[in-house]
Amino acid sequence: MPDSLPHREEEIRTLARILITSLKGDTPSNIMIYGMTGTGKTVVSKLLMKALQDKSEILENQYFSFFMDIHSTFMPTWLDNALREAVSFLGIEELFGREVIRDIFKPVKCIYINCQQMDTQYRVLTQIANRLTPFNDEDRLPVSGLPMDEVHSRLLGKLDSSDSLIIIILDEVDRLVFKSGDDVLYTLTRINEELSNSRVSLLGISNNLHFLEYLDSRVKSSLGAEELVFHPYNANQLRDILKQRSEEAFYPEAIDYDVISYCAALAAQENGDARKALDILRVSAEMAERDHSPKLSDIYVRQAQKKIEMDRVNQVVRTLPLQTKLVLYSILQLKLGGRIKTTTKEVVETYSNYAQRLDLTVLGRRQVVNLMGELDKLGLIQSKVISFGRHGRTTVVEANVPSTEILNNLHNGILSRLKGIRPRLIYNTSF
DNA sequence: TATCCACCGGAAGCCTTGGGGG
DNA sequence: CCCCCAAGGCTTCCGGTGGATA
Ligand SMILES: Nc1ncnc2c1ncn2[C@@H]1O[C@H](COP(=O)(O)OP(=O)(O)O)[C@@H](O)[C@H]1O
Repeated sequence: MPDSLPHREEEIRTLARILITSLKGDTPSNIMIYGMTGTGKTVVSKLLMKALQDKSEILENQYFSFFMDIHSTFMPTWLDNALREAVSFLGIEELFGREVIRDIFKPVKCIYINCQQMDTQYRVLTQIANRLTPFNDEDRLPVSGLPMDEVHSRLLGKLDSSDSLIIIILDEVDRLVFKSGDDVLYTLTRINEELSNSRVSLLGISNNLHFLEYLDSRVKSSLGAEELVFHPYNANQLRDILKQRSEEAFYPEAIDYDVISYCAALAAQENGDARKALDILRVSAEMAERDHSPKLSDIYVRQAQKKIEMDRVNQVVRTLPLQTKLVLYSILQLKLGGRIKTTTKEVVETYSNYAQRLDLTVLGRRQVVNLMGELDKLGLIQSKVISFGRHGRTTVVEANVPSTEILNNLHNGILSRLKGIRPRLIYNTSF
């Protein structure tokens, strides 16, 4: 976690003002944060949670009446100042009257859930429960097996017995909803009604700005009580971030200002993604070092950008489920055979052919289309529906990755048996 | 301008997998 | 040991549709 987060001061201030009330026993409103990847949603949220927990721990041990008396040991001063600013903005310097302290104050606990991995109701709820349970405790919830009502009541027990204010971060919550529906969110937004000792407050993070519109209206108003958008960084902001981070981490003297600016400019084009910017800089530095190059030049930066993208694609391809691999394989073979663009029908036929040769179950048209949808989401192919008027409609597909290289990658394992088998090109429609 | 092709893609339901509890 | 249940992978069913053509 970086020491500071340039160009997120405003967002941090806003969040601090909402969340700081947790220190005087209130339950902060639920919050939704939106923004593209790499706009700092996760770091900012995690950092604030850490700060709150830190303050809360001190408060828990010492029961100060005034916020200004709480001095944390490790917290960076800028962050401490942000919290203090929020406190004075809200005029809540005096946290508690002496007598009521023990009645009102609840320790703040934060739970971070990445919904990309925890993408079912069962997993999310058990994960929350288990974060409140010691690792070797015997009543941790199992990864599967229990009926949901059992999970639900055990979760309630865990929450209530922790006797605290629990802030749950649901990162990539849009993925969870698109995959498993909003039932979990419904449960979580209403869970306070079933608790007597504890309170739950939610912080959702979404890439999709219109995420709330997919929700049940009751969930919508609760989860979206406070909304905040993290806008993409521009090139100048990215440059500041890179500068700040490279001073912390890399080899300061070897990186000159032009290279940083260049990385920033490239990443600015990619939706202002700070992660991308940092990756490009880091990888190009590694490449230059490997070459014993005294200077980190633009050439390395461009190479790094290519390498990062290629690594990502190869990684994704390698971890694809078998049938999905075979569908991609078919599309790439068609491309190699001259079909830059092809159609669903042709893909399905080629695929079936290959699947038969491999003695795999041959999936039907519908499922192949689903798998093509997956490939599209992953950015490996591009598909779009076009109409031939009287002659019906179809989806035209185009591979988005270099065929030879990716085919090579796919030629591991079972698919290697398909080496050298060309697809048959039957249709001669042109687009 | 109404038709109608040939496929799209949502919804629901089926079957299987795998762990838990009684 | 048997039955319960969530989830994943897949099929079945079917209403929907953009636009060239009659
Ligand atoms: N303002 C910033 N200053 C320094 N580093 C940042 C800043 N914003 C993002 N980063 C870094 O960029 C990367 C991606 O940020 P992250 O919070 O994961 O983005 P998001 O959650 O929006 O996709 C992280 O490594 C983070 O440390």
